[in-house]
Amino acid sequence: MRDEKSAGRPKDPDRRDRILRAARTLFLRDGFDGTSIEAIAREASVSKVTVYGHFGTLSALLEAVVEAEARAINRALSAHSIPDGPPETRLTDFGLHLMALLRRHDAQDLEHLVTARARDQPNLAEIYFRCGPARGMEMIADLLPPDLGDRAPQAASALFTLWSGGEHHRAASGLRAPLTDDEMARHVRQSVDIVRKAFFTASR
Amino acid sequence: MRDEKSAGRPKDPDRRDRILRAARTLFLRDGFDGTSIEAIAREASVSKVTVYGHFGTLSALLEAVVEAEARAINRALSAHSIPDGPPETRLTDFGLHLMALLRRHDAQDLEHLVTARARDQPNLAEIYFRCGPARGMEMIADLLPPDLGDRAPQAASALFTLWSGGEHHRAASGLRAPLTDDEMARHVRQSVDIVRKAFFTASR
DNA sequence: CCTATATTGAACGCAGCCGTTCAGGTAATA
DNA sequence: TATTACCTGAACGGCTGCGTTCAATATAGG
Repeated sequence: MRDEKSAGRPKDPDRRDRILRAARTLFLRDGFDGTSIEAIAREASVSKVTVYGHFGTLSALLEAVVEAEARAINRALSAHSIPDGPPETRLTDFGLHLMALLRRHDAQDLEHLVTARARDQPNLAEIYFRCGPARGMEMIADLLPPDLGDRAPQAASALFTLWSGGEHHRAASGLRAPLTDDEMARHVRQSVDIVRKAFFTASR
Repeated sequence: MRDEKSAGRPKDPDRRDRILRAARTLFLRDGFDGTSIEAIAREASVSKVTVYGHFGTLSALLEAVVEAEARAINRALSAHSIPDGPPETRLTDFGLHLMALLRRHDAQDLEHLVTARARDQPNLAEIYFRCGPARGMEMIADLLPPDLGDRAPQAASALFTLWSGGEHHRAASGLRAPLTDDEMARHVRQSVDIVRKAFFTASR
């Protein structure tokens, strides 16, 4: 079922790749509405008909882009092993890695793309959320002290919100300059500290 | 200077109002790129030339809409007087009022409009941020215990982030159904509790 | 070699919005 | 009343993207 070879010339995977990359570039630069299939075809050095052949819809292209990006981030996230130690240390380590990763992948702008399309493309929002924030909170929950019980999801949600909220407000305020590595590290640490004081029993 | 009456027929303020309301409706429903001046003119039952006469640009219209909305929210926020009591009670009261207000004004969607345009219209982002999040954090800071010192801004930022983060993630995940009043109240209270445990010295 | 499919470049008609112009009617001020 | 500016409806040329079609060429498997 999986690799049914139909007769005739197969679709060129390299072209497919170029189209995806072009779509990613243009979506991030010009937004969904600002991006046309014709522009993507130009950017990918491919004919318009080919784009229609591989995807068929701008929405389908966006979906493919978001899914690919979510997979890539998750892969990188799983590859990173966290050294042993107390929860606050491990959480900080994870947070630093997560924030750096999200920045490298323009996660902020990807999220804007998704939220902008959430009304017309709810499945897209679902893909993003499942592989994005939801997955992140799961991984946080795994690093929390085991004695939190049913308060673990709440703590994970709070920490994730604090971590990502800073960048979010910066973007909303039009400040495009990213945080320094130092500022980011401090922010990650402070957020962990808030959650520690609010939720951890032993080290209060 | 302010009310210089130039001769001739003055611009009809009612028409201006209809245009603004139509713009707000369409911007929220279809986004910035999905909204055209012609559509706004239709929706406002006004000729296209009149829209150009009153505003001239789609960006100017968006700016006017956002500014009007920010003013309206701030007016309502100032009108609400908070009963005396301990900081956690006053913060909760303020939070409940704030969240209800933001929902009623579709603040979530307005913010999406702003962030989407932040790159091309940085002044818009500034208007929004100054009258929006920044103003909110100031008001929070005023309700915090006075002994926080230089940690007050940090606490205010954390609380604001926690409050608005929940709705934000719901929107990002495509869940359009709003929180129940009860769920919202619990969320506001829990966020206050986190900040209290993390920052307040006396009641720790 | 044969066949089925991909790919290309070009063109198609259609639709929407842009920003402006014009003539003709309207309403406020001096 | 005369003046001045507003408002309307319609039209303008131009642009861009849509989604499809066509003939010509290229490239895989059988």
